[in-house]
Amino acid sequence: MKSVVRTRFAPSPTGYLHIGGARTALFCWLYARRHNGDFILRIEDTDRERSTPEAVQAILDGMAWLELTPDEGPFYQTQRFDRYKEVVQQLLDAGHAYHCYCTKDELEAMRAEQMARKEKPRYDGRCRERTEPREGVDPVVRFKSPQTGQTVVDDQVRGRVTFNNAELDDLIIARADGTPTYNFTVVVDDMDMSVTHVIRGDDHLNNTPRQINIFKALGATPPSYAHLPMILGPDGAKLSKRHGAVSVMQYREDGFLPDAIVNYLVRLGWAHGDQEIFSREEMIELFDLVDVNQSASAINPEKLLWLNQHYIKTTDVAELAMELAWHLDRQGIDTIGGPALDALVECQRERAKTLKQMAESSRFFFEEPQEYDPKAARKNLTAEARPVLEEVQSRLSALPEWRAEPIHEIVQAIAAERELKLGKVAQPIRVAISGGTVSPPIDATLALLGREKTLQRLARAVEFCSTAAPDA
RNA sequence: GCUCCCAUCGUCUAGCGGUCCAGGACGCGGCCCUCUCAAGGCUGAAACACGAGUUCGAUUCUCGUUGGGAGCGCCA
Repeated sequence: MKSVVRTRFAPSPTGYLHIGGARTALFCWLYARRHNGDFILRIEDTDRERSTPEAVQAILDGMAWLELTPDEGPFYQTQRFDRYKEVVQQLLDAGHAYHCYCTKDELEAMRAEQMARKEKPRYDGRCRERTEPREGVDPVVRFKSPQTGQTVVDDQVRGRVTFNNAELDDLIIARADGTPTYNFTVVVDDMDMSVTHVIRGDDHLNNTPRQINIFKALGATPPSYAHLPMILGPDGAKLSKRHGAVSVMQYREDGFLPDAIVNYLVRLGWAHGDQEIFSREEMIELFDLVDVNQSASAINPEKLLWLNQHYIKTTDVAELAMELAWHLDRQGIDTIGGPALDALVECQRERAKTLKQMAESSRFFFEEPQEYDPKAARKNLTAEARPVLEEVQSRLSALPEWRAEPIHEIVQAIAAERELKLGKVAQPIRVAISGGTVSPPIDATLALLGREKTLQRLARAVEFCSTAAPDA
């Protein structure tokens, strides 16, 4: 009998999928893939106040974009309320749970007292032995947690962590309105869904002994646990909306490739020797929980940018062209009549850290620049540049074949004949064509732009040169 | 306050008692290449938090200190 690995990612839909959640999902997905197991997506939406359908969609979108496809799910906890009720009753019948009639005010007072005594605030179990209901109070159901002994978590990344049961109190498993709570639904679901490995953020480590005890009360075997260290913002502070906790989809807006994000994320808290670049296949083959770090790690935006650039340089052109089209469209650039996107990508891929940037710096291929960058014009579109541009114009218009190579030859010949450095010829052309001082190599740029537009823009620049004030 | 977790260059990390005056990557500096911007090549600066042990020998093991973090809800 082979044991099948089953992992799950269980976000609560109270906001978008952020980078920390994405990393957790990635590790769950990798572990399942690595062991030919199943990766389950479960939406923990028992808090009906804060859960929204928009957030559910955002999580689904984020995972789809990163290509972290679940094998099962999404399952929704709100659709399993009958099952939870059944298990609550089972626990009640077995004497593992009881009704508690304490009011919120009473509980608050109790906590305040404990804090004053410098004790850890916890429920003291005062309703454990109560047999009579209390008038006018809808009871909650509490789990009867063991009061002596220890609970051991054999964590796959933390090692053995021991908790004294005396530290654990009787947690609420069903609210006064009958709805179940987190620590309980997690256990029922992990049990029902035969989850074998719970891989999650280490903010859950302290919950684990409680969950293990519920498993035991249910007569079930707890899964194996792995608690991942947190991800911090670039400044080393906790991830928050202000820092880098932006939605995964925001990274798409910003011009990142999903492969770059995934590669970046896999190296946050995990390493395989000195290797930095991992294809999905490689990470699946190499990933293991024993190689996961125990300490939190900060996001490094520069390194992410570097990885993104790497993927821009190496990803299949057609794929990049599609993503570039998306960004061009976002920036309101009409690509009709412009150069082929494949060729454009080929030309721009070595000088863009993001696709958003690439789209921005490619605008001039589709639209004539509104005006020249003043500084660039002052330096390059001078009276001295005018005859040069005129010659470029006339020789280019006579060029039989509009390709980069002959264009390059002409530019070079003009520079040589006039005893000018190449830059003295290329740079004025660049400003004439792009409006600024930055573009791909001038021959490739002109080839891509096409003869008609090139000559048009050169003519306009020649005119500009004659009106230009003499260099002061 | 109590419980739990963590600690190697600025950042991500390698290291699983000697191979480490600590290796790689991002970023940063310098040089080369160069029609701009890049890309690329070479190169430089940069870390074992501190203190006790254990050991012939600790970055690696133990304890403590300090410093971070998480949890302590009828949130998840």
